[in-house]
Amino acid sequence: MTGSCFAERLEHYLPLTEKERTALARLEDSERSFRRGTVIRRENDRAHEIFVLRSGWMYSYALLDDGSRQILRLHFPGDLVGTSGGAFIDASDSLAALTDVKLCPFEKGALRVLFEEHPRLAALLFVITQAERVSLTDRLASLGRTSARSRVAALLLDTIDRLRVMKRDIGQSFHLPLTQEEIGDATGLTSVHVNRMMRVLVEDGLISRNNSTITINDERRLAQVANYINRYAELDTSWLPAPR
Amino acid sequence: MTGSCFAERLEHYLPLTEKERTALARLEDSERSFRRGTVIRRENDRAHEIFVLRSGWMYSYALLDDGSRQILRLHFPGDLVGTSGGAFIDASDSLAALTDVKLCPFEKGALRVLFEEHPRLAALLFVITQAERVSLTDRLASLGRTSARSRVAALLLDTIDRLRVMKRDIGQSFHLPLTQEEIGDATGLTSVHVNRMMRVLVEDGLISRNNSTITINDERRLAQVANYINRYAELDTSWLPAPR
DNA sequence: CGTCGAGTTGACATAATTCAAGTAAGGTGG
DNA sequence: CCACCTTACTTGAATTATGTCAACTCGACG
Repeated sequence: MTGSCFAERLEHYLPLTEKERTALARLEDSERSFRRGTVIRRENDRAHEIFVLRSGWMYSYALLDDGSRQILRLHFPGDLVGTSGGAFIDASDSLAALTDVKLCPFEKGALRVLFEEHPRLAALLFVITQAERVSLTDRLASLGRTSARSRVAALLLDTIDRLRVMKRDIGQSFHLPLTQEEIGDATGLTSVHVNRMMRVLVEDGLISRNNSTITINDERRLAQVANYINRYAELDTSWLPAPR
Repeated sequence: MTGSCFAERLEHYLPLTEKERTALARLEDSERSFRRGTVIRRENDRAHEIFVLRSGWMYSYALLDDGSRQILRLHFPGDLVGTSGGAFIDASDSLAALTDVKLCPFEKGALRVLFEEHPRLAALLFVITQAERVSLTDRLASLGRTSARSRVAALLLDTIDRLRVMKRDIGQSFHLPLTQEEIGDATGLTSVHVNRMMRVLVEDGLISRNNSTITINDERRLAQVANYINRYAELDTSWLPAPR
């Protein structure tokens, strides 16, 4: 067992070789812990590091001139976080911890080794990045063209499906450590309206709530309401190079 | 001269070796032309091909159950189009030609060669994909948290800056071959409201219009209105492997 | 010359926001 | 362990940005 969280994530898509596992494990040589609420990196900070999220939830966000905030993406264990550092010198977004988290930072230069010595891993990384890109386009359609109720529903479904990648057996319930304000910042709504939409979803029998635990009662119908498609279930890895 | 459009695009970020140029040229071995308005690929079609856009403008879009459309991204000459095919067996979005276009389709398997034999190109591809991802998050913030006027302004700025990557010298004017309905589908607005917002931008002296030619009169102030940041000017390629 | 698609404008409808007030829950210090 | 304070959640009423519907203009094209 390598103990690499990112390798574990990748193995859900593709069995890895021992060498590949070792290479990935190196990305997680150092681990740091942060408390709930900590801002790990701010927009325009130097972005020399990328992170593997080992445990806990994070989110990346942008602050606008008028003070409003857009949550760009939630991050779950096994995710690579702060990847925009791969493209820019300075961070394009901010990173914060939603719960207590454990993070493994690595210099972006470490990616060089992956591309040079492990073309298959590099290609898999590319595949995953594309899947993330598609997930963002799904949210774009959600914010641009669907109702408040749909957007909230889509957030819930997206969350549970992403959790399922690492934990297949979570069933229909999960703990959602987001305030309604944060849900609003993710969906482009106000906290007040999120509150009302959650209520509506409950009244429609689509979900139940218990403190911050969400249960999805009718996943098919909720997906219909949300115009939601699960993109995480399967990736096309057929074109990848052979392991080296 | 290789004649590779994609290579030309990449050279704006990094000088390439002769071998790299040759490898990229292979992606453009075959060229096909499509008329304005043609749907090149539909969501859920088999996505075995990726395209290099050689000339003309395209867009990718999603259709929702209620018949509304979200334009996910505009594509310009030098762009790789349909890249989600790299991650999924079936297309996650549809592709259409906004003007007459010339496209070079290649099998996604062709990427394998890039990852195996040209790690630097593969890494550069990764960098560009990350930049696209960030561009999408910018739009997410735009749709989620800014006014209709801002969103339209952001579309115009994003367009001109992306055109500038390939043609530095276009100045402040460009031809925008989008109907107001299409602008609306890109910004999450109705064509009627786009019309009004364009008018407001003109009245504010920020832009001028002449048929479908847009002139940006006060780019700095427009960027402020739009909450817009140009992400295309520079990428961090410092960490890339050496050319092989 | 007539038709069609795009742009324009006005009147009205509505989804979501804002403001405000109050409740519930959890954390902390005395 | 209680009293207090803070933070999140809830709900109602008023406001506003954007959407809807409809009519009209204009230019392109056949």
